[in-house]
Parts: sequence; structure tokens; C-alpha cells
Amino acid sequence: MSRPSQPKLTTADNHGVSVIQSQAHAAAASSSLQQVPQLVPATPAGGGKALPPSKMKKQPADKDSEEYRLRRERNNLAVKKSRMRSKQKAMDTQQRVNELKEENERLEAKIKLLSKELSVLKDLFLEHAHNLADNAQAPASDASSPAVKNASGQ
Amino acid sequence: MSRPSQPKLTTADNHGVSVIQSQAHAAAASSSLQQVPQLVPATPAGGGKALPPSKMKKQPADKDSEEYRLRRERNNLAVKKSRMRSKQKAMDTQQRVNELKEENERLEAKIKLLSKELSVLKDLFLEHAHNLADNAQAPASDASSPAVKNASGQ
DNA sequence: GATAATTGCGCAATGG
DNA sequence: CCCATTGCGCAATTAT
Repeated sequence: MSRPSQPKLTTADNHGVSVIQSQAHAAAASSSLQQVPQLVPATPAGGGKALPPSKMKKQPADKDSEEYRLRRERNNLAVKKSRMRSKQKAMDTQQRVNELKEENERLEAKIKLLSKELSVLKDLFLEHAHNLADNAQAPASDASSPAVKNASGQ
Repeated sequence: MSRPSQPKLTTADNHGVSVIQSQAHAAAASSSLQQVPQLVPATPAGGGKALPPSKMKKQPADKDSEEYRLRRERNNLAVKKSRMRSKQKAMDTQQRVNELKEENERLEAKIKLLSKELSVLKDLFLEHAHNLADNAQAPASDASSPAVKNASGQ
């Protein structure tokens, strides 16, 4: 699922199967399903007005009709477009996931770093606090007393 | 290995005559006629077939064949399954995006918090350092540290 | 080689 | 009315 090979196709006559248009039947298959042809509510003649909210069935879609063919083609185009978009969107979403994952890792790393820094600073603070306490208890020496001595307590 | 397919004209422009897929359902709705002219070589007689690199056309897929119908049905099932999965996957991906977004926000908030904490601690540190310096310079005063001004930055 | 999975495409119904 | 979406089937390809 990685190489969208081109859907190469050829002319209509290379496979013995492709049939061209001009087939005005909507037949139901034998066992399975198939769409159903519908009755024809005649042709809307005249000014084509007066369309009550009744059940109005569409004509069986004259496959030969120029109109029909035209609409079909347009729709096919629209379908193609829509599907393309859909696919594109999916890919974009996938990419978004990747980006977010990356971002996530970045943030996680940053958090780790900050935590570390914080931890160090806190330790320093505690150390200082102890020093101060010591100094308060034994304010004899004037300066330069980084050496830790007291080791009692908990 | 994989040979790139041939160029397939899929231009989104107007095709004069659209080639409809093989939809040669011969069955009629009203006037049922379940007789489809199928020209099938039937069972290959004779021994082995020597079909060298020639053009061998597939048979027009006998639509009436039980075999055919069976395969179609299976394929339809497979198709449905495949599409379902595809759709599901897309949804999952979308959801993943949402989750990651949330997670990111969470992390971002945490970073903000940690940064704040760090900033405070650093300020405190600087303050202390200044106090110490002051004490060293003027060790005569008692214990009245004036609020030091300081502006740390990042 | 057979079967299952994918993929492109067209049709029709339905929703804007 | 036109376009967009969507479910569905067919057939060709590809993967197992």
C-alpha cells in the first residue's frame, strides 16, 4: 500500500469486456441485488408547473438521453474530486499526527530539563538553609566556612 | 519487479463518449429474458495449451456462472470490509490527533508551571547572593536586609 | 494458482 | 438545478 500504481487502462476495446453505452436496461440480477427500474410517470408537459408535494418518481433515467449522459459525467467528475479531497485530508491528518508526536517529544524533553534544573536549585537551597542554620547555632567563625560539619539529627 | 503501469488518461475533461464499464446485464426487468449469449470456449479440450506470449483474452466473465456470482459476492464482501477498515482507520487517526493535541496542551501547561517555579527560585537565589555580598561588604549591620531589586531574565 | 485485500471508477440516492 | 457525499457493485491489480 505504498505505490499507487497508475490505474493504467487502455482503450475500450482492449478488454473484451468493456461495453460501451447504449444499453437501456436496468435489470435485476438473478440472485443478488440490483437497482430497480421504475415506472414512468409520463412526461411533464406544458409549462411544467404545478408540482404538488406528492410522490413523484423520477423517470428511469433514459440512459440514452443526452441530458442524462451529461449529468452522469458531471457527477463522475464531482465524485472523483470529492474522493481525492477525502484522501488528501486523510493524509494531512496522518501528517498532523506525526507533527504532534514530534512536538510532544520536544515538550517532554523540555519538561525533563526543567525538572532537572529545578531539582538542582532546590537542593542548593536546602544546602544553604542548612548552612544558615549552622551559622546561627555557631556564629563564631567570621567568614569562609563552606565545610560541612554537623552530622547529627536525622 | 513492479512494472509501472501504462499511462492512463484520466483527464478531468470532457470525454466525448464515456466508456461505461461492462454492464452487460442481459436480464430485462419486465420482459424477462434470461438468456445471455455467452460465447465461451467452454471447457478446454485437448491436452495442454500452448499459449506463448500471445494475447490471450479473458473470457467475458460469464455472468450466469455460479462460479462468477460466487466470486463477485465474495469480493463485494471483501470490498466492504476493506472500506470499513479504511474508514475506521481514518477515524482513529483523527482521534489520535485530538488526543495528542490535548496531551500537548497538558505538557505546555506543565512547562509553564515549571518555568515559573524555576524563575522564582532563581530570583530567590540571586537575592541571597546579593545579601551575602552585602554582608561581606558591610558585616556590621544587624539583620535587616533591604529588599533587593533584581531582574533576571532568560 | 487461488483467495483475499486494495484501488479506481461509475451509478444512483441523498444532502446542501 | 448543480455540486458534494456516500454506499454499493464491478473489475483490474496486488498481496498473501
